[in-house]
Amino acid sequence: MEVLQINVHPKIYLKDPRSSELGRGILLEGLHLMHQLGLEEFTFRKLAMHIHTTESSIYRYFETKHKLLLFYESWYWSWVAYRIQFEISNIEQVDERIRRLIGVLAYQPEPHERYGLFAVKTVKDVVVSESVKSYFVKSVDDNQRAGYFGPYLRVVERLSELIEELEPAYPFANALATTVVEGVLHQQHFAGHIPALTNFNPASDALTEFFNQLVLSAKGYGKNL
Amino acid sequence: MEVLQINVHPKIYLKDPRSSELGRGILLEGLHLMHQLGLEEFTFRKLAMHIHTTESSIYRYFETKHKLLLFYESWYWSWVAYRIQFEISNIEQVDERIRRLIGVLAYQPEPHERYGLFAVKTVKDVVVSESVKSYFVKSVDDNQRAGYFGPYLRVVERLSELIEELEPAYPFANALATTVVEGVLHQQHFAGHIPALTNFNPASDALTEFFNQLVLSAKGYGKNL
DNA sequence: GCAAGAAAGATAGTATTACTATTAACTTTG
DNA sequence: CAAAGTTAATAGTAATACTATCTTTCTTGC
Repeated sequence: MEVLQINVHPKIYLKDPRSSELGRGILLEGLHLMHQLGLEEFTFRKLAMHIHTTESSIYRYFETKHKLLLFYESWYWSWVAYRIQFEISNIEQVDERIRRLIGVLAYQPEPHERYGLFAVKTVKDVVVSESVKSYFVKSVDDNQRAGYFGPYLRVVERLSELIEELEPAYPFANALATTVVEGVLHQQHFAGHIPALTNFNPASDALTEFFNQLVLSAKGYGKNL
Repeated sequence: MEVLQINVHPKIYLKDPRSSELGRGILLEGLHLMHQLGLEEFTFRKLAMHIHTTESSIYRYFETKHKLLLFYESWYWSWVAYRIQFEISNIEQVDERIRRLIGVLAYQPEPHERYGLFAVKTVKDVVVSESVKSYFVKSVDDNQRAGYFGPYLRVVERLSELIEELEPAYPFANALATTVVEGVLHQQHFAGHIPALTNFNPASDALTEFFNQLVLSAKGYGKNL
């Protein structure tokens, strides 16, 4: 039995927010506020008011709101990794492993399904709509070097390995893996905001199907050329 | 002979910046500054200093820096649409049309290749790294409704149509089209910043190849199930 | 060549953000 | 119960994202 191991790089916070009441309040209410306001409207001042504390108290836990977002991202990708592990163990067929991995990415949690502190759905929603702001920013290169994207990279790598197992001759495993991981999130975002860009509604099984077929197309690479 | 028609929704600006010296200065120097600073560090104040004018003069052209970004995006996608048109005309095979369309998306302009006011490469760089900030923002829905994404949507639609022509039975043409259009930009971004996520270097032909194969996998849909 | 109107410049001001610093109060725990 | 650690309260700063107003300069049409 695997256990969910949340893998947050310790430099993401100044002081572990899971270690105190206040810290947990920040995480929890921060999530909701970021969810409803979006990263740009979200401020520590507003959060402080919501949980009846002060801005400076929050700053003792996180240097910036972007770091708080990185916390949620790490949490989400750790959760994904855990779920993948769970779904995949004891399955030996690669095809099926891949399908299940994608199923986890596309999975829409029930609104009240919680894991540890958070409602998984809320964390996912925040990640879906805000996470691009972590790696399309001038500081990507620093964050990258600092290893803040660890859990995300591990998921991509996992998929990449499976693709290589599926078809060792396929030369674009990394690219395909990111395309799929990113793609799933984007399609879900579009489903909610720019429906003309997608063929899915947020919770559809067809989404898994679509990306699954895309990955399977790598199979037998080279033979049909 | 097609002519490049830049298609910028008039509500993106308060006053057409192409219509005056100052306006053109804003566009040109704004592009460079946004390119080097990134959207978050970029401010109208800094831009004003660079072109020896005042903040308030710039505000006479654009309400916010996000609108200025939307201008560049519209310009870029208009340019793409134009290049697609050019590359595709007189080609009748769908496969080849698709390959060429993707080729345009993946194309890395020479640093000094300019079109009208701008160096295409700079505009593309800005679009690649900043454009997510236009549609992963709480105001997407408004922008969407306002039609600011017109030129982008038209490119996606173009690809979507070709996919449908390639394989009428394929049910995910829209999703595949966005996955490819987004994917090309993302892979180029990763190539520059998080190389572990991709298999390409920024100007590689393999990038076109990769996405081309992905699209072609839609061919014969259903038959091999 | 000049008057009317448009465009640009100069200056000022506001509310808010993203912080930092300092000190005082309150809670643990040893 | 004292010391150490946590949090709260208050204050302050430089910068951002605007808005407003007024003056100067530039155009152009008669």
